[in-house]
Amino acid sequence: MAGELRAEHVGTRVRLAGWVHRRRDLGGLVFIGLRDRKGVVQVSCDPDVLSEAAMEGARRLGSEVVVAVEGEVVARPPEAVNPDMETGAIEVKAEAIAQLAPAETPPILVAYGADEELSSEELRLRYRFLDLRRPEMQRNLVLRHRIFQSIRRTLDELEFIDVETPMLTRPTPEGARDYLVPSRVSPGEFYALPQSPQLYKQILMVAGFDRYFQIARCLRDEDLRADRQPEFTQLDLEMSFVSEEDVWTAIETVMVAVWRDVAGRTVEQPFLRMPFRDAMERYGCDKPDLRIAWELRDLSEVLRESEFRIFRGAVESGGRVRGFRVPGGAQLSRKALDELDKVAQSGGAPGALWTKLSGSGAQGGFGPKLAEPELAAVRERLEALDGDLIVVIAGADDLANPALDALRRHLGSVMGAVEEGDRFLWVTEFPLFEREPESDDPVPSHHPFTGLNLEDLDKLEHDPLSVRSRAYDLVYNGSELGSGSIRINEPNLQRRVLAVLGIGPEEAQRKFGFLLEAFKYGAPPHGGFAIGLDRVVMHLAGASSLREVIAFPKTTAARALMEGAPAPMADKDLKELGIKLS
RNA sequence: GGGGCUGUAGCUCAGUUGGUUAGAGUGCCGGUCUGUCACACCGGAGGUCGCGGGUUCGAGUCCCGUCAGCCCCGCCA
Repeated sequence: MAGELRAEHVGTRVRLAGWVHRRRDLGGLVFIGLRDRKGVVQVSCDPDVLSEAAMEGARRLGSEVVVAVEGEVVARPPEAVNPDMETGAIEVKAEAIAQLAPAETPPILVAYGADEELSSEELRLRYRFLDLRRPEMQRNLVLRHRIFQSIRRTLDELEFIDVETPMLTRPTPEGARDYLVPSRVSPGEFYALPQSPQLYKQILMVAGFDRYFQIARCLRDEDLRADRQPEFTQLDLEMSFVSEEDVWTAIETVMVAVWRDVAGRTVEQPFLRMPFRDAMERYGCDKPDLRIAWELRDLSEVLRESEFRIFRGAVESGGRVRGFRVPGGAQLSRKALDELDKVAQSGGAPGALWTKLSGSGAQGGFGPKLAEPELAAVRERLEALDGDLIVVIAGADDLANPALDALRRHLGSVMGAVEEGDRFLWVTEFPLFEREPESDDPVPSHHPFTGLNLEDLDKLEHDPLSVRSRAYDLVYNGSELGSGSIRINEPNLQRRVLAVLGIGPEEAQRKFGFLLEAFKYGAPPHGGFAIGLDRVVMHLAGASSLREVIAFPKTTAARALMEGAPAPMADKDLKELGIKLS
């Protein structure tokens, strides 16, 4: 193909087909960049070779016209070699050029020059067929393909079976909002598009497929973000007769293979593991970015008697004072330090407290307000040195944690303290329940079928929030890639968990009766995992939005600009579905 | 549901304190050009200043509303 031609092909005759990338008309000679999936090659049109009419035709070839070229691969004259181009040593001497399809002047560029800005994302999505011709987008989608191939290859070797599950499913009351599909033959009733194959894969375990996987499309009707699309692709898997270690090993094997196959990077196995409780204590976050080495320390003990009201007050009212040291951070400008308040506020705290350390004590911020021994104790506790910045948040953990996490990430990036590398981490033992803010009732932190640590079994009814689950997340460089758990396979325990959630037998029957029924007939112990593959591709592509690695993504308002979805329906069509708009 | 940024030529952008004829680069059209590679040079066409309303003698510019795109909070078992 055009983009694959190299010096070794000199002398061969080729017939190429592709798109006109750019045309350079020198009056006599005409050069055409011919682009196909593999890249761009220069086609030279020389009046000594081509007829007058053929030259005239070549002059008129506009951008993105589809052409076929026949000719010989020749070495370029030494002074005309282009070292910036993969095919720059050679060119194709055209002997015949045929236009296969015309092209209007494209509304957005495909062939961007070095200093030209990309068109707006709105236009790129509107004219996605042109945007996807760009080599960067082609590269991203090829990368995606290779990742998927690597996953399938690895899981096949591990004897996982790929099973498809329905797209038209039963609406689920819990979790994200469902996308609904009206049933024509059952007016007034609806299918839901799957949020994930969760219940089906558990039933496949009961059905004896002890190693299942699927690269499954999942749909959730929630608001979008740069890293959240309404339809996304998960690697979903489930295994029977296993414990956490088996699931982790399987996922690690897949990830190590992907990183090796598509990026040529070596990732150490096993991945680091850290209980949820430790992650929150050391990083203030359940998905810490381990590329930043700094860890949080509790300073409450040394500051509980402090004259400085904010510290003493926080400890007296049951909160804590925690912080971390930023090596070399004393050099930060006043402006950079003022910004810390905003960062902390974005994390939910009233503001950030800081001080700079030097040989003569602490400058600025809270430092001068501390008694000498207190400052010394803080320094010692943080193992801080002269020239460091100390950043502290005082208050209740649920406000301080997000703020400390935001500050750690922000300062890590400002100070250039984010190390290179691939830091995978299993965060384990998530709480089984969290408190719903409005009602104070426990709600599942993962889903209601998540298994629990049997050491905490006796606390299930009287102290549910302290029960540790067997759920785990996979974190990569501070970003959550996926989550999973060992499930409950015992009907009695499942009933107890549902009861804590306020779901009685009747309601349970109505909502997930088919799963509970399946469990009556011999459910093996099982567990699994699901990984957001779009995010995996995004990380490996070095992209900052999922839209760069999905062929046809939706906008922030969940609209498809190219095809125009969603779209209104005619009354006649709605009537057939038994739907009346208000 | 809330907060922020953006919207001016096909595309990327500039546009001062509200002032008379809204600019640049690129693309497009025409011309010159035999080694270019974002070809170069000369000339030309191209505008519902997102849309609606208001203030004003006068609005791209100020105010209100609205639409669209992007980022974030809520939400995402």
